[in-house]
Amino acid sequence: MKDVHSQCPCMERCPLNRAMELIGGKWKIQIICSLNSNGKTRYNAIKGNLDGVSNNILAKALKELERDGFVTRTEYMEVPIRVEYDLTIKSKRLMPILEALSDWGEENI
Amino acid sequence: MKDVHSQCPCMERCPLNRAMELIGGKWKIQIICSLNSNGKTRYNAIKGNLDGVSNNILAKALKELERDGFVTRTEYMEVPIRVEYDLTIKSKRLMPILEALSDWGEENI
DNA sequence: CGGCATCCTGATGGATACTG
DNA sequence: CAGTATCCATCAGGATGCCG
Repeated sequence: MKDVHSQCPCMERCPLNRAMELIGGKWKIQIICSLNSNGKTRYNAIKGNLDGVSNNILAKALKELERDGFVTRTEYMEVPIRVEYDLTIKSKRLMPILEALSDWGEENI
Repeated sequence: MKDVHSQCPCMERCPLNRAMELIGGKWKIQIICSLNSNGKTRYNAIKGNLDGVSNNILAKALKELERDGFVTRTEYMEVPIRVEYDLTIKSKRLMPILEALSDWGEENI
């Protein structure tokens, strides 16, 4: 029997669209890639790795990524305060897919 | 030798970010999924499959997808005119990755 | 039928300054 | 150090109507 989709399977809240929304922000992929390359990283270090991002935007993106379960935020009660971000398992499971997408991009763009 | 990326590998024009830009538009994934499910499809049929899209936006998205090599546009000189869109090989090679991302989304969102 | 022209609006992104 | 607060710019996305 043939595919019965006359409607796009991506209507409603399909997981693909949802995923795209979650990682689709301007800096989110960069943040995830940076954490993946460098491991646990402090706020200002992330900022240094992302050329041109402002505090406003970076903080907002990190907060969303944390809310959506992509990164963890750990606060160390030192003076001055130290905050480190890291990828969650969930993000790590995403990496091979992002790498596949990257490879696709290299060959097709 | 360990990874030397202190800078995020996604700076500059990395293929991953570029890919995300190309397929990141609000309707583009839906369009691609629809064409993948249904094959060669007419303009108005695509519009019917995408709930709530306006002509303006759909035409713009299709034009961009065509420009970026994701879809082909074939005009049949009939009256009234018939136009059909279809996926390119490039898009078809993208599908397994999108499906992987979709699977990831299903398990992780 | 398959669009394009026009105008509009909200969300996203950003610069700058300031604070616990 | 790691953010907020504020204000501003841009633009993707959308409603509507018209055209070849």
